[in-house]
Amino acid sequence: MQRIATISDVAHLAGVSVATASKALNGKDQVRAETRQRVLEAAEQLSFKPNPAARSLLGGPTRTVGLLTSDSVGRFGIPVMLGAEDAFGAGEMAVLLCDARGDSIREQHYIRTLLARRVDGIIVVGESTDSRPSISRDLGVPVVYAYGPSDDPGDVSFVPDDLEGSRTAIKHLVTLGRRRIAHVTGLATYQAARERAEGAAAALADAGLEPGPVFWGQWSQRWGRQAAAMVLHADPEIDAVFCGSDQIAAGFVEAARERGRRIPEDIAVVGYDNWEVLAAESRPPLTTIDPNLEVLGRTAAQHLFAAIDGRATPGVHRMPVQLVIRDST
Amino acid sequence: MQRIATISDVAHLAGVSVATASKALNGKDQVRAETRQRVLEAAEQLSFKPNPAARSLLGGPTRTVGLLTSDSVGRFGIPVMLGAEDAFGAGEMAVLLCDARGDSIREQHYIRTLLARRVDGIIVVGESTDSRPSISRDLGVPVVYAYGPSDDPGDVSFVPDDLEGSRTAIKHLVTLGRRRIAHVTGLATYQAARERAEGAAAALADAGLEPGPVFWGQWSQRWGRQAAAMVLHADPEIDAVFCGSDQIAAGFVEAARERGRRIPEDIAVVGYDNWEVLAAESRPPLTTIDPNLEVLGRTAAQHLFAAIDGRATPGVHRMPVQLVIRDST
DNA sequence: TACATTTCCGAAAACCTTTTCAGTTTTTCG
DNA sequence: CGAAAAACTGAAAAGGTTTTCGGAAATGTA
Repeated sequence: MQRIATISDVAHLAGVSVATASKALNGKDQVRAETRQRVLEAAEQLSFKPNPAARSLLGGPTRTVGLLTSDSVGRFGIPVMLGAEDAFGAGEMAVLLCDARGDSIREQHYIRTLLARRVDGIIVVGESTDSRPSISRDLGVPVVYAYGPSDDPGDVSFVPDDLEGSRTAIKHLVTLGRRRIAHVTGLATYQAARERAEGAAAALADAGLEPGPVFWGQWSQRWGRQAAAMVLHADPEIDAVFCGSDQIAAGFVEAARERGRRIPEDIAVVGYDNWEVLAAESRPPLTTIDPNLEVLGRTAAQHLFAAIDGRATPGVHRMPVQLVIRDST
Repeated sequence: MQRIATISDVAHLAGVSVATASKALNGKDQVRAETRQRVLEAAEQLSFKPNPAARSLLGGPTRTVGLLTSDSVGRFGIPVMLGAEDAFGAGEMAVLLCDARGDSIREQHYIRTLLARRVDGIIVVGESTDSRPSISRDLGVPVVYAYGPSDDPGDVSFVPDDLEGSRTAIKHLVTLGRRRIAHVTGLATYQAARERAEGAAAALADAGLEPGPVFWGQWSQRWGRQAAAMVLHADPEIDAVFCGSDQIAAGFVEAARERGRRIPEDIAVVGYDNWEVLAAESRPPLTTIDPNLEVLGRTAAQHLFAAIDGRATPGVHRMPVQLVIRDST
């Protein structure tokens, strides 16, 4: 492996000065076309890449962004992260990964490290849709929040539109002719649970239907199974269930099937999250709401670009979600 | 937000020259203890952090490593990645994240980008334990492979010890008194499937038992269910099944239960991977082999450190895995 | 006191790129 | 052809840090 070429090697090979070489390579218009060509060829030949350290020393952008995640479990944060990385990586941005493990001391440490490295911006990925403390104040670089929004409405946040998602789910069930629709979901301490319940209630009202029973519990398959017993016992008229997550839905259909209910003939079931390993492998495969997390991450990254360019878009942006129809409805 | 402090600010505040300040901060022994103290206090007061760009411009290390993943699905690569990030982040290393999406063109592009940024080393995270083409040749920086080993035995690779893992699983079943043990696993094109089958066969031989039937299929719950029918039909004497993944095991126990078999009384089941959402939520919860992916990632990162220091440890290192006992055995 | 050592400090160079500004060459126009 | 304008080129500086090396101060020795 040979020494890495610098711009003066290029200039020398092309027979021009360093300054001219720089201008040629950066598309400045103070250099003759023919000279530029020579420089570009020399650069190609030496496979020259400018040293980012020297570049950023000049005070220009570092073309580096920080990706700060708090998602110890990884189910939601990671697709967002990959979507963001995708959007950045396609350009010439580099992504510095920091996993704070939900520890605010670590988070502070990472923020200082990122600032010391002069990142152009930071994207903060939450582990739930609950809002989190803002880190943007006095930071000096733009910040975008993905999945978990900032508690400061002046910040830029992107969250999946759970209200719309649950409306879509209920509408789908209503279209199929279901009239008595229960909702089984997770802990009410989660914003996601509250919003999904709220959206479901609103959609039922829109359709002129009575609000169905709502069962709050855990985000687990176990709770889905327990809830199945409760739901079937509580009201035999129920012909559809909207579940707050695919885990709950998977548990529900399993237990309901064991009790002799046919899915979807007797009871139609809609899940949430489109967690492939559960939704597609369940029996029957689950109709569910896909929160499009990669798109969300990618969008957040694009808006961070914009913010770096000074075109910030404050507020909490609700990103569209998608109904994925499988065999449970 | 105030201007970021430079070392000359620190030097000025401490009443010394820039050179002395640098030496004091970096623990060089050419500075009086009292002077050093003054400098350190000044640095603290200004919350000075050295500019990494300026530092690496000198040709020293950039304290940056690349993390190159090809794991589009994320099940295995991501814990490894987080483990690695953990080991790096605890020090003062920064991690540049690159997700090549299994595309070798993208991979090449990222490698060039990482080299241009003068990373001190690269860690390559595979998406399966199958070996992958080496990228180390003529790269100029050390590379460590995690999960998916390099095809060049001169490289440094870390993989979970599937041979030992499957031996452990079988030994566990034998200890419980099971004598007729089937193996249901994924596609034989996967190294993981082959090694797990091999380890299982060896352990059976060690225990003086006949080799049990082996069923090759997919890595899916569906295949686990199908296999249950085949296993139960093929040999009613079978009293235990070792599955090549938790997905398969989850499908197997579900289907076996439906056919009236009690787990673990009639048939004991061991899974593989300790994928919490499946293994812990299955009925009954699955005994399984945990490949300790975060530890693997952390270890790989530590060895990358060593390699950067010139103390490389070539070869494919098999990392210990762990038996997690739940209710299916 | 004179000299030799040791200890400590600071000036300056080096790392690589971009940008500014002044100087030089070429072109255009009368 | 001569002069003005335009086009092009290169020297130098800046950015923050580390390192080297020479010099100054303090200490030890004769």
